[in-house]
Amino acid sequence: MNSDRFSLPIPAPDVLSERCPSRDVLRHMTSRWGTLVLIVLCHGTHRFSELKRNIGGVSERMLAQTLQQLEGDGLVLRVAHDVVPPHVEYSLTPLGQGAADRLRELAAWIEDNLPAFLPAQAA
Amino acid sequence: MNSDRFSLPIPAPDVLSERCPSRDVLRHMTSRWGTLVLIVLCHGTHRFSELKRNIGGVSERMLAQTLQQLEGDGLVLRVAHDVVPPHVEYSLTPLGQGAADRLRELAAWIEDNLPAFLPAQAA
DNA sequence: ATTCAAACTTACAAAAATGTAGGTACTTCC
DNA sequence: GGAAGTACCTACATTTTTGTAAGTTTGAAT
Repeated sequence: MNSDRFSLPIPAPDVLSERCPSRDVLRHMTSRWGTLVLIVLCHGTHRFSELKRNIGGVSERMLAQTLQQLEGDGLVLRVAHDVVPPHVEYSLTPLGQGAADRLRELAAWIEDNLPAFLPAQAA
Repeated sequence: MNSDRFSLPIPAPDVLSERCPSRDVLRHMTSRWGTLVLIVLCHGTHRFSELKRNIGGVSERMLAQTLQQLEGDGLVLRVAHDVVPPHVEYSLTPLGQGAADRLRELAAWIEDNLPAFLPAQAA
């Protein structure tokens, strides 16, 4: 019902409005490395070093930072086994799975249509 | 057949590999304002000032720059009527339509699932 | 004559993202 | 003993992105 004596009306989520929290979620999911991490994790659980190998060009610093952000958003689950050398596994939460599915579709579409982009890339 | 005497093998498009051009396309489409511009243009042709009004928080500078980038990628079509004051219309190319559809789905998914993110946002 | 509007552009400044290099802890292998 | 592997963190420098404010052009409205 969203309106007792004390509550203000909550506007519907809308990425087009500046202050909507959905904007932040969108930015995290579409961040340079965030998108790629989520796509890789679609294929199942991975360790830090595996992610680094799979995602061409990512630095350790950026990978660690991105993973923390995604974990903070509840998209990625981090499980550390307390052994030496360290062994940490990253996977998608159910929420992350939903996010990653959409991103995978986007990436797949780009890959499928890449020829259509190439003429433009030339310029 | 992709291999006469002079051609090098062209690897399949893959956003995970550093040098694949699909990476650049992905970055443009998922740029801060690029995503939002494409989403708005889903609803049809718009003028510069309309886009600015519809996309909360965008500056003229960023909007102009983003539109040029999307036009350069062949996603957006710019039509200028030579009158004064200027009248310019932006719309999606067929390619842009495909791109925008995927982004709209992503945005819609985020908006629909925003409640699931809010606990995480608190921290 | 002044103001206004459109769709930009430009210069400059500030903020954010990213990269590089190095360090840590501990264990196992050579 | 020394090297390698794991999953990071930290300081620092550089690059990229973004914002702000101002200027441009031309005709029409006041």
